[in-house]
Amino acid sequence: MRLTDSDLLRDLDKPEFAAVRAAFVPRRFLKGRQVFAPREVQNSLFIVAKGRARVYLSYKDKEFTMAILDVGDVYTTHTRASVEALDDLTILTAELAAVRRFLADMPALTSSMVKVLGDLLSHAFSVIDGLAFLDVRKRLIQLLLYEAERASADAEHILCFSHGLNIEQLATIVGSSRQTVSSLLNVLERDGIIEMRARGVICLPDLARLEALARE
Amino acid sequence: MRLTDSDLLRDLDKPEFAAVRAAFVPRRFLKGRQVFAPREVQNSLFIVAKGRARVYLSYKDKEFTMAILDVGDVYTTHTRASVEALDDLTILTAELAAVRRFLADMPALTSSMVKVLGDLLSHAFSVIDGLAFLDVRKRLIQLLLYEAERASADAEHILCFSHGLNIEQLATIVGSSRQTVSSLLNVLERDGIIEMRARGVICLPDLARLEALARE
DNA sequence: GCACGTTTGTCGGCAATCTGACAGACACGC
DNA sequence: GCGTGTCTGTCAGATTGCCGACAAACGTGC
Repeated sequence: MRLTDSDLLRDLDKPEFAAVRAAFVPRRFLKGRQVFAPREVQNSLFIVAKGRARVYLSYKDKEFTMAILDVGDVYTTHTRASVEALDDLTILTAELAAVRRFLADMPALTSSMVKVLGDLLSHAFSVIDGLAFLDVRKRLIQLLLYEAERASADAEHILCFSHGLNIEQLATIVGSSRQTVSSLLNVLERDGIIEMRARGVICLPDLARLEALARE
Repeated sequence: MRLTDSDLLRDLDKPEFAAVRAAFVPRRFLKGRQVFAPREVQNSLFIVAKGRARVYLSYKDKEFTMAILDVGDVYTTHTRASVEALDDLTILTAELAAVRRFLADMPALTSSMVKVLGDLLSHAFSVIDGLAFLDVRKRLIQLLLYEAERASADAEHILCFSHGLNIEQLATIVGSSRQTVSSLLNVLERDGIIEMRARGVICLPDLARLEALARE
């Protein structure tokens, strides 16, 4: 899930970013470990360098996944979200106060930061839009279409993507229950629109129909 | 609805902000007029100087209110949200590109900007949290408690606030239908927890009970 | 004061979804 | 290959909330 098209990870390798690069500390986490708790005291910025992370809100025994972060994605702590490592994870993290000190001298960094925050806000708007207006089925279809953009074609030219998540985790992204998402996926499969080729792998044999469903 | 505790409006009156202050153009709108359309081509920042504005998402014939902006609130266009004037409205608006040119020389402005964007993101998280986890009743109660913080006490020391909205508009904030919100408000009134004293005016004779309901 | 438009309260039917439960399928470690 | 734990599919009943409809109440302009 690429939340921002700004490439802070690559920017940090540029010579003019060398000073602020030193403020970013690599940290590693094993799959499944919590990376940040809600309301971390220290307001930090982090970039995914390797692996994937899940940003989620929790309430009682329920969770809602805000985002799955891929390599290059940037996020901030000091929100009410938790972050966990979906795979073995490496992040570069810096305290926001430290980064702020460089903003005055590095317009490119400032531009990047404002862009990143803007993109995060834009993503949050998308999430709200889906929750407010779309039913679960439509939200699921939207998620599938989003993933289709980064899917690769198999030997038979069918788009497939490996999300590596179980149904319950997909349900937390869509904002629904496991049973509902399971049921909806199976309807889509029986209709020939998707194919659940293996656990964590979905193929899209009929992308056009999926797109048509999204437009209804 | 104060989304940010940073006071950009007052900052702009300081001598060190004089240069960027010139980039902000006052614009006036009559009550009910559209201020910005979704995906405005020009990415702008605006501050409410007088009156109130509503930021909302729309889809088919439905609307979801992201925020009601009061004096001092800052927002950005180039999102998928529309903005309309709830009252006769004056805003100060500047193109983001113009503001960006001052960021390098004005660390205080950068700080303000990053803070504002951070606060907007935080507010968006709150909205998502409510939609994902809370039922309509709980969301309504949360809204009432939020408004209670800026309510004033009447002659009998009861907290009252004038939201100036009709039930349908309240429903767009809560993310529900007019009928459901109307019904819920009337239950709360019959239980003695709120009092709908006049159209657009709600009093809270039993704030403690309202708070207890929010915690259930 | 009256007419009219808007707002509000209420109802009943329907759809969407949740939830707990259970059995079958699958993956992994020994 | 077997045992075990996890995942998945499916079911039925309960819950939540939407939606269209209609009547009453209210506010505004003449």
